[in-house]
Amino acid sequence: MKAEGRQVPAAEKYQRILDAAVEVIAENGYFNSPVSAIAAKAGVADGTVYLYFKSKDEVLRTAIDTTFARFYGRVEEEFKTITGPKEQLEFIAQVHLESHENRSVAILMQTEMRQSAKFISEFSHHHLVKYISVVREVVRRGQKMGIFRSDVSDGVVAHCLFGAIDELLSSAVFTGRAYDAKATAAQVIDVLLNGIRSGEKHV
Amino acid sequence: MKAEGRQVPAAEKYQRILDAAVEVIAENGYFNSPVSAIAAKAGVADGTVYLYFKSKDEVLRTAIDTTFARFYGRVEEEFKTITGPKEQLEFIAQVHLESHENRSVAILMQTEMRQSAKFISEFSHHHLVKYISVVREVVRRGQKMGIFRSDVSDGVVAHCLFGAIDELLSSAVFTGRAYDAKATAAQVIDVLLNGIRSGEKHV
Amino acid sequence: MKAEGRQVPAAEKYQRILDAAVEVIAENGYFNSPVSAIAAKAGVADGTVYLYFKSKDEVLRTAIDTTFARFYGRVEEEFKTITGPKEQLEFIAQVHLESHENRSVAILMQTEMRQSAKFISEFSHHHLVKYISVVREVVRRGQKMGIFRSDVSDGVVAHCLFGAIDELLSSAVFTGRAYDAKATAAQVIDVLLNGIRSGEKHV
Amino acid sequence: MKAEGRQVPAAEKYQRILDAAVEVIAENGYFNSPVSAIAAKAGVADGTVYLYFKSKDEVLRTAIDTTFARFYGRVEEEFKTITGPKEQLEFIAQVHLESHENRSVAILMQTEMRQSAKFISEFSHHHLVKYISVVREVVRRGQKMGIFRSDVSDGVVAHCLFGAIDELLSSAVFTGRAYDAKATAAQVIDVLLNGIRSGEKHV
DNA sequence: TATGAATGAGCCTTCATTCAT
DNA sequence: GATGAATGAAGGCTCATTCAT
Repeated sequence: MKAEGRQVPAAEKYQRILDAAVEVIAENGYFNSPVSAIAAKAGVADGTVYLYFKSKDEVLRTAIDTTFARFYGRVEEEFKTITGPKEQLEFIAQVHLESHENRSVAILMQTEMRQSAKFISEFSHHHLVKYISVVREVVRRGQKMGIFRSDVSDGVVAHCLFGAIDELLSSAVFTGRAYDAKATAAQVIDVLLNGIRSGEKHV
Repeated sequence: MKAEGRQVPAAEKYQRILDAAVEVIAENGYFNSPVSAIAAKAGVADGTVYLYFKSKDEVLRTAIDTTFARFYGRVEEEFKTITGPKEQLEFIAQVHLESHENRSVAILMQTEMRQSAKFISEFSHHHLVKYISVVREVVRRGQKMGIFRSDVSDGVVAHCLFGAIDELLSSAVFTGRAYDAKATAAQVIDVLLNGIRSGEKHV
Repeated sequence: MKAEGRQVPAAEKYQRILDAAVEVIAENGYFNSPVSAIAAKAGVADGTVYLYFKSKDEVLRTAIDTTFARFYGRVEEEFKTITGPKEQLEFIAQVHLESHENRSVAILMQTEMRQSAKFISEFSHHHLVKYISVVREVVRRGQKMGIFRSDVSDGVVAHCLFGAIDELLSSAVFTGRAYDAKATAAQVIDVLLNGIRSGEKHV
Repeated sequence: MKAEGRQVPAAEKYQRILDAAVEVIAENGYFNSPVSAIAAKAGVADGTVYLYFKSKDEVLRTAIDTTFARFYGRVEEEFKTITGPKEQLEFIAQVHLESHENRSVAILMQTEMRQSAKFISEFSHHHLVKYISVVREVVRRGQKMGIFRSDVSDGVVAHCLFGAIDELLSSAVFTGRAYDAKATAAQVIDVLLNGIRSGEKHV
């Protein structure tokens, strides 16, 4: 960004600050994370943070934006080769669940994104909306193809899927439990597709 | 200041502070809600808040505790008459979804409960764990009774249900959408029980 | 203002802060006067300043406003009994020159009122304009009465008078010289009225 | 960065920084003018400023010194040919009033020169003292020659003249009014020499 | 010389909490 | 119990100055 081809590229410092912010905020929450703590963890002076970010807010926003960008990047990329609705849902679930691998990032997404502080809630809701709309589209395609029931709202289904995965992720993150993202994704999709009612339907 | 008639009973002041806190915090977030604002909305002096609560934190904690207590109260009460696993799940979903009726409380639960990692893991998560465990029990009973499939983890199912409902609620709260709690609960349970896979094609 | 009839009336603290501010700012300039220094000199905590003033800016503005209000108060009062244009100019000059009696206030008026910092310059210019307009009116009356020459601009005369007095005051303040306000005022008015050209005119 | 042709001669850069400082400071005030803003307007790097000036303070001091030097240069030069006291006063007034032609410089002189008491007493006042002493000398010569009244203090007269002109200048600068320096100077000197008392009535 | 990234001291302001009344 | 004035610690942010290149 402000990077010149110096010995230590500025971009590296930018990333260091971002990483430090994620860690510190994940640990203490946004409002309990002084810029000084972030700077210290990043190994830079307090003022340096402001060479790379306009404000403390912007650091948080950037961290969240980046995470979502990465998420959507992976999804878009893979959707070129995975085209079946069921497989696509499975892939989304899997990538979503994989985000627990970086615990700090995962915590950040589970907590700070849901602040009610206006600036955050309005901005992060926007990301959620996009996520949901991606899932809805997949669901609708599945309905048109006759793979999914058409008598349930695609919106409800999308929220159910997102909520289910997110809750699993959240729970795992906060209890420290580990899991196999792919396998868990498969379970969730199994429940979503087939339901938990025993008997007739699964002969 | 606003000395109305005789002295207001203490208990009422306690509740007024709590209600004011919920509203103010829902609007601005915990860290952007000065005690003075809460006191003002409650119609008491700043110092009075400290006669009823040890700290600002405690006000928030109490609000959340109270909400959960009410929730579990309703559930326990009803479970005396509703005994079918499916019906119980439906009832939990419905009560959970009904909490959007008090918008401030709903916002509070969707946001401030998800504070920093520390706050969550040390306090809020405890409530979620209880919620999940209640659902798990119902699921297990259903599995033993042969109503629910036994080849899916009750934990996964519980998280799926909680997450799905919570996400629907959350989305409705932030978009301001209204819905029929009972009908929506039925839909969610339908999806959960029967899945979205189209019957004809996959018999 | 926010004063209650307490033991130490709040109004007293308000004044103490204002006085301390005037002294500290006169000594070091507005931008070299931390609020902490003002608070310390007033014998209150830093935060207390903000119970009485919205901002550091407001302290300065209030000090200047108050000084001018006092000035205009005295002038208006006296103009009820002093009605001759010459005598009125002499009185204005005298009151203006007397302001050196409180050295800190005088310094403040000579320095901070002329900041180019936007917020100050726009606000203080307003005071100057009023001063000038008062003098102009007196001059115009004198001209209509035939006491003053009508072939010189009242505006120029007013600025000359204000500037002359202000400069004398300023010089005295910064060199620490003392003077007799009434006598000096008389001299200035003498020069203004009669000029310094020797001879014919003063037979 | 903006490496234009060969290296720019150092002296030119020095002047560019000085000019930029005057403009920026005139616009925002000394304390609201970051060195970075001055450097930017001068088209040099922040650090470069410190190759030409020891500190930000020195830039301001130098700008003021330079302006006064230019002023005294013109006065001294012209005093070789203009020798009549009245004409000399008129010339000083005129040159002083002409300084409004460069608005930024004029603002700087009207505002930043009147910084804190310290700044004034230790630096700026020195310039004013010299100005006043030049005028006093002229007045004294006029008194000795019998052109000016001897019963008024030369100091008072000098301050009156300086103050009057300075106030006219100041007012014009801040209201954005333009005027003819020579004609205005003549008016001021007319008032100073002849006074405003109406001739007919007071012979 | 020139650069501009980096530093870190310092300041305005907020606000949870206390306590004299 | 109730009040609200007072406190003072803490934090976000700015910016003069330095220094490695």
